[in-house]
Amino acid sequence: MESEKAEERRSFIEKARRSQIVRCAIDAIAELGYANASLAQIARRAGVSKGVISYHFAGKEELVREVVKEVFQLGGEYIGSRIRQAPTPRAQLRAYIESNVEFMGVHRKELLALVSILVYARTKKGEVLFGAGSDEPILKSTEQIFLEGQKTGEFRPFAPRPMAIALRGMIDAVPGKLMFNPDFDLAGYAKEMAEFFDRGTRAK
Amino acid sequence: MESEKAEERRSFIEKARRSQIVRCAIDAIAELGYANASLAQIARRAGVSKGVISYHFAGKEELVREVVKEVFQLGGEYIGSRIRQAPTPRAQLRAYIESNVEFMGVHRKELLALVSILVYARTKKGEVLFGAGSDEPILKSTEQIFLEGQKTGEFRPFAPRPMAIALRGMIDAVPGKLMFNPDFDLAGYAKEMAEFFDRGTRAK
Amino acid sequence: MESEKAEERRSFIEKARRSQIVRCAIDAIAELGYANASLAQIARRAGVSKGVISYHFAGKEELVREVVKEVFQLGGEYIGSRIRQAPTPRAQLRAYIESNVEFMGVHRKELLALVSILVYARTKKGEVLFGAGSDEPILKSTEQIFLEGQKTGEFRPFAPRPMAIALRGMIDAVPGKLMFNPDFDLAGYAKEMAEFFDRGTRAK
Amino acid sequence: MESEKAEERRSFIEKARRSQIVRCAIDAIAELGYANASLAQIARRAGVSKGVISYHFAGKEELVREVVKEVFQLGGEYIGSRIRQAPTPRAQLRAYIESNVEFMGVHRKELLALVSILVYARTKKGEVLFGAGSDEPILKSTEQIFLEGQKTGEFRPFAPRPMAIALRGMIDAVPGKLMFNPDFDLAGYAKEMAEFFDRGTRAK
DNA sequence: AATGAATGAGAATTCATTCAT
DNA sequence: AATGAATGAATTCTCATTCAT
Repeated sequence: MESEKAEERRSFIEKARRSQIVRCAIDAIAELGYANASLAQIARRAGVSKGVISYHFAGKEELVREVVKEVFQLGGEYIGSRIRQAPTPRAQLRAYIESNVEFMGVHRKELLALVSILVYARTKKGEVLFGAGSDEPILKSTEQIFLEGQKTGEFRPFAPRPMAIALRGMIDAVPGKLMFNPDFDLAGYAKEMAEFFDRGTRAK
Repeated sequence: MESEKAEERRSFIEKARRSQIVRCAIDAIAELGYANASLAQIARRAGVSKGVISYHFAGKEELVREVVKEVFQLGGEYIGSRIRQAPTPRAQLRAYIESNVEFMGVHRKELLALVSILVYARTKKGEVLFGAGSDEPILKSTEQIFLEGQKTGEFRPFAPRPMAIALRGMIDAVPGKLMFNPDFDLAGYAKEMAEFFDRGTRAK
Repeated sequence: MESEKAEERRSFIEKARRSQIVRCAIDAIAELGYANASLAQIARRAGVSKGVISYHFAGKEELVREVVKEVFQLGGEYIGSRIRQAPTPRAQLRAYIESNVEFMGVHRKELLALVSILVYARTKKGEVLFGAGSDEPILKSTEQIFLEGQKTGEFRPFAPRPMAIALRGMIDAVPGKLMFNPDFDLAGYAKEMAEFFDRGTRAK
Repeated sequence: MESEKAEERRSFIEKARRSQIVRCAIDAIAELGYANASLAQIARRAGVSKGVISYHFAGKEELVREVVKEVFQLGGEYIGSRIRQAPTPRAQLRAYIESNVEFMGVHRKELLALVSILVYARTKKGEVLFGAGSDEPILKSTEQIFLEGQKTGEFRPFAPRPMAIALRGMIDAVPGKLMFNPDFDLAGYAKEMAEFFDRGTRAK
């Protein structure tokens, strides 16, 4: 991962180019799948030559990391703000589920690209690019909600980590469904899940 | 997809080779990811020349389809038998969850390979190889359990499809966790989930 | 080229197999072109395994040579008998042209295969398989006709070799035409050519 | 076939490389035959890596089409200018024959390559690359000469198409002869043919 | 800051041939 | 006499990357 400094050193133009390329990478990966999203494809979409990408990114790996970073950030902001508005852990859980699913509806492409990268991307040597820790911050923050709810007595006693994993899995099922069925009823899914989790976790 | 006849026509030796290659393909895909699992890698693992794979499979696509078929079959048998032993829908739900997670513990490699293929594999033209319908049969069968349980009154009224999708997502979260943390507490996860789903779906 | 002895030593069954394979090779080459006529294709058409071809022929090269030999022989007999029936060189020339074109109508496949091989076939090192001498016997025999006609005074004086080459080229133009236009008017072509050569070569 | 625009868009360097590669392809095909003229061989002759060819041409097919285009153009200019200088159809016929044979003497390699491609080249599916229409323009233009000569009364009445085909066949016989006998007497052949066609086609 | 050109490694696939059975 | 299995070399093509301009 590149340092903060590296990021600040960049000129405005350079930032714009990087950002443009990242967006085009997202488009390409979402549409063609990670494997077929060659630098040539990404460059074509950006209307620049392949060399430009190499110029702005140390390699494909850095570009992909940037994509992941961007999507995580986007999601983090969207969902985080919604959670902060919720008064109680129980309400936060509901907000988390609803905003997550909403976000996936709004940023379908980004999510498709993300999933494709997370499951697939590897270094040339075959090592996973985004492993263990990728969703750790996310899991941690939902665990936190669970723990607080258990402290307040809103939630029944249960192991927070498995529940966090399950919640994540339940949400990550959405992009795949959206991909093959663009009319997938997101609102309905969110509503059912919120209700379901409420029943599955509440104290009484 | 190849016909039943094609399968029966095969000699013993051919079946053995195909099966061996499929196993090595699973190894390679699980370890290196679908993208890096080239025919050369698979052949190396099988201790044969690349040509052997071409001799026994029409192309990489056929091989990959065979892998998917095999893993689905394996899982279907394992889990199916466990469900059939359960007397009531509620017990079936628990059996489904527990056997699924167990299966993933036993066949880690197979599951990793499967997920990598399902999310990633595309034709040369970019079309997904295993799309919409891949998990449809699975979803259908869990929906069936839900419907019956609602008829008997064991389950509360809820939309079966979203619940089936959520259940699937919750289970599919496991291979990823296992990959980076081989000590992931499968039994604990299964127990929590069974309890969780029971609470989230039961009538009272 | 294999010796006469080698041919006689063969059993009846072996001769039949060889002949069958040669016929299937002709089919395959005519239909798919020399390049796409792999041993696998030829074996498939013959309903035998690839190994059989290797068993009966020392290599692809020998098979191809056999094809050429067979077609030349077939043509030689057909055309030779027609020429022998003609009383004068002038009539022989006409018989040669007409029977040649006729033969091509009857044995389209064989001719297509032959042309494909003659122009295309090479050893692995890139040396032509059928070079200089391939049509030498044919040219020689037409030259002979020209010479005799000039002796009898039927033909005007002209260099026999260029005329023989031209005649051959004129005839060899037919398979290509037939290939893309199966309704090509062979009889009309033969008639015009006979008349044309008569005028172009006769004494007066 | 690529558009005029595509051609004009190319930079000077690119045109030079393409042209160089085309020339090396001609060399390779003429020398090794179409089948053995792999991209590797062509690249080796050009002193560049295989990738360069892929960079400049969409595929082997485009390269081969370019070769054919180039040779046809070369020949068309050479021969066309000679025909245009001839005053009467009879003189045009003579000019056509002589310039054609001359051209073949000067561009032996090109012609050998062309013939090899025309007879042999197929798509991967086995369809001929240059079929029916390849020599149609050529045939049409000679037919035109015949028709005009018949109108002026210089030529006797005969079917123009068979005569055009014969003429073509007679000329196409040359490269094969040249290949195995570099000393083949081109001028003699041209002279005999001109005389022969004159006699065979003239009115009286 | 960007481009076009080139590279070289590696991908899947095809094929003639060999060989034990 | 025939087969099925296997090989290994060769083929076309793709792609991330490098580099001079």
